[in-house]
Amino acid sequence: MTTSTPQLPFAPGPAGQAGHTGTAGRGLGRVLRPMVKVLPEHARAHNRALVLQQLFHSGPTSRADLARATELTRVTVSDLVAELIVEGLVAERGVRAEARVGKPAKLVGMCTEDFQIVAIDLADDASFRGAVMSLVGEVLVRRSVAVEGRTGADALELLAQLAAELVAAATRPVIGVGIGSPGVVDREGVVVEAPNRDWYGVPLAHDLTTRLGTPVHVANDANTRALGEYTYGGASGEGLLVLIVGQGVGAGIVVDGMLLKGHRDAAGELGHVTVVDARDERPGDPEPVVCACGRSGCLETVLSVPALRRAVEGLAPEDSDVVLASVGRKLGIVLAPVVSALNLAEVLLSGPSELLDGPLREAALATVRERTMPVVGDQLSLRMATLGEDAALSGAAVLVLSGQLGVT
Amino acid sequence: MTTSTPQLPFAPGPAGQAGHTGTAGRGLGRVLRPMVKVLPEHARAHNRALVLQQLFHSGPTSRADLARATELTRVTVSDLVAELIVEGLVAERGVRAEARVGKPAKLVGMCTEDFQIVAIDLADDASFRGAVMSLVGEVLVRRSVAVEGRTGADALELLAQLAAELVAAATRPVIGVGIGSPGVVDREGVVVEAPNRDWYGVPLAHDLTTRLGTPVHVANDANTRALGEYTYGGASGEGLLVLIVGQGVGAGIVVDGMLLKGHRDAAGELGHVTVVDARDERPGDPEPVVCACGRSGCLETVLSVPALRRAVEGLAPEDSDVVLASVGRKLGIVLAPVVSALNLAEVLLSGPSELLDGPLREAALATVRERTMPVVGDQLSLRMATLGEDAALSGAAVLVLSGQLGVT
DNA sequence: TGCGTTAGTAAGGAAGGTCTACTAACAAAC
DNA sequence: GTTTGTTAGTAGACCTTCCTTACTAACGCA
Repeated sequence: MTTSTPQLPFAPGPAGQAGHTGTAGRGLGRVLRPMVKVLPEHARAHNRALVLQQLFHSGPTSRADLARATELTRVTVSDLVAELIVEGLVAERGVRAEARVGKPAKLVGMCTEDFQIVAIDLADDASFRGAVMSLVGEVLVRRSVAVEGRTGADALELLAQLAAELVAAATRPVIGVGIGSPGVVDREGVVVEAPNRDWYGVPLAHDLTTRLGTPVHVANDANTRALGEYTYGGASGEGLLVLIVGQGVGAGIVVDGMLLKGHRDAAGELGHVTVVDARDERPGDPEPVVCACGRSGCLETVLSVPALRRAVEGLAPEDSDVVLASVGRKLGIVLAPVVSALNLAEVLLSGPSELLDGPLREAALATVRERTMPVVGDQLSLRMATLGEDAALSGAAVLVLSGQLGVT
Repeated sequence: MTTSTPQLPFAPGPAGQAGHTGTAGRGLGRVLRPMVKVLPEHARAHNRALVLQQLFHSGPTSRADLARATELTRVTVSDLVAELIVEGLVAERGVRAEARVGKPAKLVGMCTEDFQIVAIDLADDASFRGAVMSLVGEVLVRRSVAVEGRTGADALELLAQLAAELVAAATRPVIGVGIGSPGVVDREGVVVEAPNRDWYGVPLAHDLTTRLGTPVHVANDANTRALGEYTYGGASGEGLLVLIVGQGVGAGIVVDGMLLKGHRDAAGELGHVTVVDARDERPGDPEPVVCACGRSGCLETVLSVPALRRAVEGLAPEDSDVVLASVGRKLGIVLAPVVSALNLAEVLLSGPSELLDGPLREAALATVRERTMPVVGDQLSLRMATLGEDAALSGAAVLVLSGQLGVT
């Protein structure tokens, strides 16, 4: 590809899309993606993370294979690996078993046994659940504390204690602490608002980092769960929405390889979209339930776990199926525009499967398919999440892996 | 912030989120955002684009100010500027007028007059519209050709001729050609499918690049328009959806500073979401219109320009207002879940304002507000797009600026 | 006239990655 | 048993990129 007259530059290359803060354009138009300067040392950090990532996902590998996978030279890979070995993150793992031509390869592998992660899930109103986890996502130690109505600073103190206990309970150095919190959490780990805990503008990540002496990463709990499902749940496609059905309803969305945050960091708030229309009411219908948000007809008023349990309570299986299917249809109506707009490949339901994984799921899928164009709907998969209760913990661990090691 | 025992690394820094193709994880979990190696030269290209971007958006600036804005040193900026001057992209613009202490600053500015861009909009079924544009988005020469039913290779040939003519009509060297095409367009500029043109898997960007000898960038027309509105339309917020109402209905979405592509690159296909429910029908309602996609009740059957014109034809103003408001409500019902899920800040309507910018828009906004939680809906702005017919051309120009110069 | 301030450049150095060339260690063919 | 070809890993020279430090030029102000 040769260009004309004056030697015009090509596209900015791999580093062209980096950064997240900085220079705001004033004069002419606006900046699509704010940029930050990149130094050679940043490139180095990037390449180091690349090697580590390869090692993490593919297990022990020879330096030569790493070079082929990363497209760096063997020399550079050796250098990076040496650095990682000095840091204790990587170690030699003997020679490759298979007999091949040439000098036998010395495998190097990530020291997944030598470090641990602390993960905490604050989604439950009644208790804080935490765990010490291995780098590969296994839960090693569980611990939870009853909240007993604590809010504000008291709840913070309780959380800090739980985190400290878990860090102490770890049998290996802790890389970091990951926390999934309800409410709106910004990119810096500040809990902008979490009404249930009475937290407003709490710089959770920063405060706990200084208090624990260990890096702390915080994200919204639905996003955390989505991250867990995306990373460990065997999601196949590129566009993924994880719908969390619990006390309320929330969602985390991964599109184009990244977690959506949204303007004001409140992406995924699907619980308070209206689904029950006044005009839909038929004579004899139950009165529309008033939602916690003050309005009525919200998705949460029919799809949350309490609402579902109340709706099917004491009903015969057939009747309960009808009720669940009706809720599924409402869900489908809400999902259809989202699935279309984002061209999603998968929607996962996370919550009690005895309620969700039957007529409700089937009706929701059928409704989405009915209401979207075939090329969108037919390729959609709508199924149960695979990770259950520990999705949030896994996701919190991913937060740390990604934030501290650059491994995703 | 000191970390414990072994010297653990910090987050990967500015370059941590780069790249788009490469290594797929196999073993443990999956990669959130595939990474590519970064070399010093890529860092250089990035920093060069950073300087250029600053110059583009802020107009003529001194090297010292550029250094402050980019956080690079004066030395580095001088070096980069020298390179840009050699390439002819930047030139000295005399000294700064204001009298200040110290040595007077020599301003350097981008040579926005010395290069041009060719932009082409294929959205219209009947004709291909193109223009030679300045780097700041002004249309200098317009040219359009009637399609006259041509499809497939014939339509391609027509497009190539138009592009070549426009390149020839430019009075300055052409940086690149930007094209907004209907249908699904992937990241490489391949038109995956565009039924109206009978294009399937046409590598438009690549073919035209070789044919014209000038870099060609192609994107979906709705995305292109969204890009234009985002860059030149004075959009304020971070989450933006531009709804294009024309022969059909489509949308382009900018969230978290990037244009959404979606799994299969079909994000934004809102035209074929069902909005007219069978059970909504009242006695006397008109028969639901069968859509081009074969189903019925699609948004497109009520919101497209032909549908709207047909609906208000011959009606008294009051009656037509009622009809338009009714369509607006349907639009609001579709938008509410999308606005909530993505936490959008703005929705822009692009199309004939005599139809859209009245009861329709007002009803849509009111409906979205009714059906979303206050924190989402109250901050939403739903207004007319400002760029009109030329939005697609502007967006195509942005495609080129971004692709060739790294300027957005 | 002298002093402090600001703009821009020159020279040297540190860090990163590549290329080329080398050694080590093996399988398979002779 | 030796030779040949292949693969793994390392050493050294080189290029690029940016930084730091030190300098000159040009101004306002006292």
